[in-house]
Amino acid sequence: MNKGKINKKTAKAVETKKKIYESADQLFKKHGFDNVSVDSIVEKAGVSKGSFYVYFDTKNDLITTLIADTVYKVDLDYKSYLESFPPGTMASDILFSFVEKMADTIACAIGYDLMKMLYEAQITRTVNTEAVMGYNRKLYQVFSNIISQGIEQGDFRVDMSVDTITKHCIMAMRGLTYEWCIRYPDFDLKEQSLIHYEVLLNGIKKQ
Amino acid sequence: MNKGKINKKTAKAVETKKKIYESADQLFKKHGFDNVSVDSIVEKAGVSKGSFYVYFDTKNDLITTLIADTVYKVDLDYKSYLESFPPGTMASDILFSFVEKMADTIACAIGYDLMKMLYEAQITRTVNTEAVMGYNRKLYQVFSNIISQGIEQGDFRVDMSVDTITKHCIMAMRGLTYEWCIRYPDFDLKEQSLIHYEVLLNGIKKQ
DNA sequence: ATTATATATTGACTATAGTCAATGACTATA
DNA sequence: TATAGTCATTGACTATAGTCAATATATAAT
Repeated sequence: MNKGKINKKTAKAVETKKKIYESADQLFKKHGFDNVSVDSIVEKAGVSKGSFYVYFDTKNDLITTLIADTVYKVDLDYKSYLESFPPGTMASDILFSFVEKMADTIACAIGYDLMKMLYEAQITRTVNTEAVMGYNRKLYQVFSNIISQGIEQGDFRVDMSVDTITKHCIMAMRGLTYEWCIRYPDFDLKEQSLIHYEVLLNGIKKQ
Repeated sequence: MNKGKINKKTAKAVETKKKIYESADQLFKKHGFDNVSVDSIVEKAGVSKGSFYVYFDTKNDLITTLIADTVYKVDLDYKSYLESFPPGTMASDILFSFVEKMADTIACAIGYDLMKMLYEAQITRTVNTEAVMGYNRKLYQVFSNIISQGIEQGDFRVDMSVDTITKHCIMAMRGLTYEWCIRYPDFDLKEQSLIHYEVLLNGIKKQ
């Protein structure tokens, strides 16, 4: 049989996966991740439990798919945000605005529940979170551009590679986000991120 | 009835909890956290499942108790390590040694499995992890001492409070540890920690 | 000693994630 | 059209975390 062909059978399979995905999305938004069982998802979708596990390895897999989709959109948004700065803007200024933008996105646009699920999934490794933590994620490119610019402008130190600085900057944001999650709601992500990056930037700048 | 009185009844209760704790500890060390069920713990301990849930809120609670005990010992070790430096040692030198010490402790003495469980427990909040993340943890005091020393020596900036610098330094270590967990074994905790703190320290020092 | 009270213990029960052999539906081939 | 092969689908099943009303046992009060 031909592979990847679109026919009644494959179309139905795609439809089934879509039904599960969308039912889950609706239920999650309505009741929160912790209050939605796989049974309730498949019931709403009108399919069997077995089907669920054909299309998703685990419940977390489905959630992480939802997150990866969100992350993809977020990164596109980040990219266009970065491109909106006029050429010649100081990299350090861009970095601060960008950190603020990220903190807003994480805390408001994505929200605590989703971030918590993601950070849990990353640590338990019940599912592949390459789309979020992989070094090929668009975010690394976006950050890398800012750092390169800072070096070109003669503002940032040159004894560390762009790649290294980028990875450590993103790791710091991840650390801030983790701290935000474990201390929620007693941790102001934006405020603390700005303080933290002020120190970090200070350490990245030429003395 | 008197409260907190030691008698046959309370002694037996203490004994039961201890049996559960020790059976779990042995099984975890032998098979790893993920391969030990509550049923197997209570079977080994020779008590009922109901008893388990009298003494521990959840399975994670038991694990976190194990971790908190480890953390307590670790912090004592940190404290004595710090005190072993001769007076007058530069705070920045102490900080580097200390970061190296922490990385070693986390990666070797505690190990990936335990750290992973802890970081998962912190994020899921299925259990109280105050002993590890609370600002009254001894580690904060230990770090705080280093920072104070750096300020007194005129080496560290004075436009940030000791408390703020301390919290951000520990958050950075937590961020590094989280990154280590999610990228394990492809992330050298000690190496990356030293790079990261070099930048951070640079940002904390007076210009 | 008897009774009342407090509390330690139990194990059957529920809830829910995840499995898998069997079945059904569609497609390609002759 | 008949048949074989492929793949989507099913739902009963297992595994395991966590619950709770009932019971057993020790202690306090009379």
